[in-house]
Amino acid sequence: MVEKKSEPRKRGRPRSFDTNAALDAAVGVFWREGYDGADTASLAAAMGLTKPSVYAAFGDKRSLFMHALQRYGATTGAEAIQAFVAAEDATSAIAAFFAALVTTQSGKRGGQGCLLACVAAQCAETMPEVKTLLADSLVAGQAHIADRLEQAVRTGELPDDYPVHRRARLMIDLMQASAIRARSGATADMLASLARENADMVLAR
Amino acid sequence: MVEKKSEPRKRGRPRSFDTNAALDAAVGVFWREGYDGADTASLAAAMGLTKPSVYAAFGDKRSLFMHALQRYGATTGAEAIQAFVAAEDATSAIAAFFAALVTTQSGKRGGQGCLLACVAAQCAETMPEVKTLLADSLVAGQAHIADRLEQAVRTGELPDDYPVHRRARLMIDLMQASAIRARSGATADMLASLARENADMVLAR
DNA sequence: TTTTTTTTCTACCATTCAGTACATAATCCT
DNA sequence: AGGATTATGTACTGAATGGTAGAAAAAAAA
Repeated sequence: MVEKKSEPRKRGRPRSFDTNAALDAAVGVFWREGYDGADTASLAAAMGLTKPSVYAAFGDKRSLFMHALQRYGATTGAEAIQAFVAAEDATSAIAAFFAALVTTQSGKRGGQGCLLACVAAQCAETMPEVKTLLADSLVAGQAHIADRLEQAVRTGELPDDYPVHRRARLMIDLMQASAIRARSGATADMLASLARENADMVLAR
Repeated sequence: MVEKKSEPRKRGRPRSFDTNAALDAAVGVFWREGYDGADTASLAAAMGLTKPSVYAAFGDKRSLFMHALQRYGATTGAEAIQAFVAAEDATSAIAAFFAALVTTQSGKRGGQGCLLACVAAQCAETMPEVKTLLADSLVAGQAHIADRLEQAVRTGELPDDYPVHRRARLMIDLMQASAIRARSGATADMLASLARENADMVLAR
């Protein structure tokens, strides 16, 4: 019998903060300042914690960064794909996918662009865990999209004149490119315009 | 009358190093380690100089980084577009463009990916000069490609069934995405495969 | 040759930063 | 209540880092 998931009511003094809320704050700092650019004092302050609390809860800076990347991947980083799979038909799903990117990348939710494309990509060169996390994220995202597209082809929503995995890759790649354009200072309006063009591009495929 | 370009044989002790060679070395370090990750001691060592020489020649770290970005943009970063405009016909130009990316992004020439897409993009958030340089690079690259495509449409090499600037943007965007995939660990073989698919994608547009 | 100008090198400094020791507080267990 | 356990806050440390002072060297100018 597997252990019950019921909260085991831990022993000592309880945490005075919400782990995910703290991570969200850390995400914001890393997203704007990058890994090396974010100092632990600023991180702790943004998280509403003291440094020893941060170290006790998340380990060292590198470990905190990994936690933040995973948190981002489960929240903001997943929004576009969630919008994609939640849509009624394939056409509006593709439009919703790119429309969601405008929200997440325009800078109102943290830094401009994408934490994975613009920050993790940089650290990937020197931090192997980040490199694999980034690679896995790309593969997973593409797979999610491909699954939905496959279904759309089966139901006749989309023509099967083009390999599903290529269309999925195009969507992921346009997402990365959009992130870099956002990071280069593209305004929300410009991103929205790109989003419409991108949806056209993918549909016309 | 404008000043002659002839070497004016400066006054004091002459430089004992080649400025561009030193910058190339700095590019390599920044490309791998990022801006904050690269310390000035390592930079100077890689450049074959002492720190005071670096500061005398290029200013502070931030200024050196800007010089390195410009050097990269004029050399490695321009290779794909050079291959594109140098090709005979439009079809092979597009193929050559993506093929060149495999060489520049696979990691044998510095870090994996692209210094602009993977490193400058990160710093853009906190360094306005980098943000504008990045934006300008994207615009300039897209303009170069669009010019050549325009010509190809006029000569009938390419159909005019799709706006030239959109096709050019697609190429630039696929370049950025390729850089991120390279940074995530894609091997040269994988990049080459992507390059072929990308050329197909752009041509079939 | 002497002076002036610029580069180069050794050594150094002030600051910042990642990480921690230690004392204290809050909760559970018996 | 009392001991065990975990969290929190203050203050600190050793190391690394960006940047520089100042002397010596190499060239042109006088």
